[in-house]
Formats: sequence, C-alpha cells, structure tokens
Amino acid sequence: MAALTIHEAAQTTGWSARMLRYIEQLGLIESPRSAAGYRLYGPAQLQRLRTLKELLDGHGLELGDVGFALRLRKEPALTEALDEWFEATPRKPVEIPDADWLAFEQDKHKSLLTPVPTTTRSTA
Amino acid sequence: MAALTIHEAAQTTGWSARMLRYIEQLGLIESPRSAAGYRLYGPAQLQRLRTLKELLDGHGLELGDVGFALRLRKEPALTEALDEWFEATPRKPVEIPDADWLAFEQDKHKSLLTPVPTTTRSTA
DNA sequence: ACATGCCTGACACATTGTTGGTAAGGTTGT
DNA sequence: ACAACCTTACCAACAATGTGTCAGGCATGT
Repeated sequence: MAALTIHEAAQTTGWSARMLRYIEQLGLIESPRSAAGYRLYGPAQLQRLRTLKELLDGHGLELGDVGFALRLRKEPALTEALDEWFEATPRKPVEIPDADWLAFEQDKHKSLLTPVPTTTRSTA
Repeated sequence: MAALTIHEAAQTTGWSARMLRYIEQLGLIESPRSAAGYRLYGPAQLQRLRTLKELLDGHGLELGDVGFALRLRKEPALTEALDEWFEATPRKPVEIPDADWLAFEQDKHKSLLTPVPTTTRSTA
C-alpha cells in the first residue's frame, strides 16, 4: 500500500483524523479517494499537511485564515474589492504634510458633510 | 468641531458606537482624536465605514477577514509564505525521486480504473 | 455648575468555529 | 466470516466573535 489511510496520515503528520477531515472540508487539502471512498494520503498530501502545521505555528494563523487566503485566490473580485477599500485609506497621501492634511480634511467637511438629515440622537 | 463624534458617526454610517470602537480595535479604521482623546470622524472615515459595510455584505465577509487581509498587506512575509504553501500543489510536489511516490501514482491510477464503487453513491 | 457626551474597561449573551466522540453502515484483509 | 478500519452525520464542549450595556472618570457647551 503506497498511500496512507486517514489514521495513518494523522499519526505521521501530527493532526487528528478528525482534523484531517475538517481541513478537507475547508478546502485546504483534498486527498484522492479509493474506489470505496477512503481518503488516501500520498507523500504530497503528507508534506502539505506538515507544512500547513508549520505555517500556522510560524505565523500564528488559524485554519480559517488559510481558508480565507484560499478564497482570495479563487475570487479575484474579492481581492480587488479589498484592494480598493484599503487604498481608500484615510492616511494622508505621502506628499501632503500633516498640517496641510488636517486643513484639507476640515475644508472638505464644510462642503460635503452630513449626507443624512438631522443628527438627532435618542439616548438609548 | 468639523468632524462628527462617535455617536453621530454611528448614526450616519449604520454602525453602532460600540462597533466603531471595535473596528478601530481591529486596526481597520483609525479615526483622528481631539485633544481630549475624542474620536473624530471626518468624511474620509465615514466613507470608509460605509464602504466597509458594503464590503462585508457584498462578499459575505466578517470583520476578522478584513483584519486578516490587512495583516497580509502589512506582512509581506506572510503573503509569501501562503503563496508558497498554495503553490506546493499536491499534483507535483517538490522533487521526490522516491519510489513511493511513483507507487502511489500507480495505485491512484488503479483506483481510478475501477468503475463506480459499490457504495450508495448518490449523485448530489 | 450642570447636563450631556466621550473614554476605557469589564461583564454578559448569542452565534459561530474548532475539535472530539459516537453511532450506523459499507469495505478490507486474513 | 470476522475483526479492524473507513465514511458520513450528528451531538457536545470549549474558545472566539460580535454586540449591548453599565460604571467611573474627564470634557464640553450653555
């Protein structure tokens, strides 16, 4: 038998079988299946599982984070939307020194502030 | 006093004041402070808050996801590490001149040659 | 000065994510 | 045939998120 079963793979990688299934469910590592549907872990999968662990440990990540990173790779539109949002940063454009930035901000307020009617606050 | 206070900003953006502080705590939107430490929300921040809401709704994200995206921008090493992991695709691992790997491949083929398994395979 | 509003913390609660365990049923090797 | 192992699905326990609220202490406007 060249490939390992899930419990064997768990043994050698340090994950639990439960987590191996969970990782697959997150779309992070898909193992081939036998004709009967058994997961088969080959060297590639084992390597990936081990490096995944290092990745998490080394950078303080969680599986969900890697899952999100995967989503970013699969959905360029999402990456783009995030890029756009991050670029609309409230930080000053590098060319404008602090004082000018503040003046700029305040000036902007006078013209286009409050797109919503009265700021009536009903005390909660 | 050109900028809005936190409750006013909450009012116009649809977030709660509590969430505005939470968002700041996550490092997503930092508002300038008055001399006494009051948060001051200018047009830039308000815009950012509104688009943040759209971003979350439109893509089914959570604040933590955006926080993680921020981390990716601040830590190129992290992005690189993830790139590396994702590129280590299970099809062609690094370079394993291992007989085991070939054996695994053959086994995989053998498995794939077998027709539909006897298990109750409901074609979802 | 007083009423109101902001600040930081902290406690609380619902929801969700993570991880383990167990049960019912098919598969495999001896 | 039988023991051992896999699969999916479900329940449970515990941690993390998201969100409200309240308390004690300054700040601000009238």
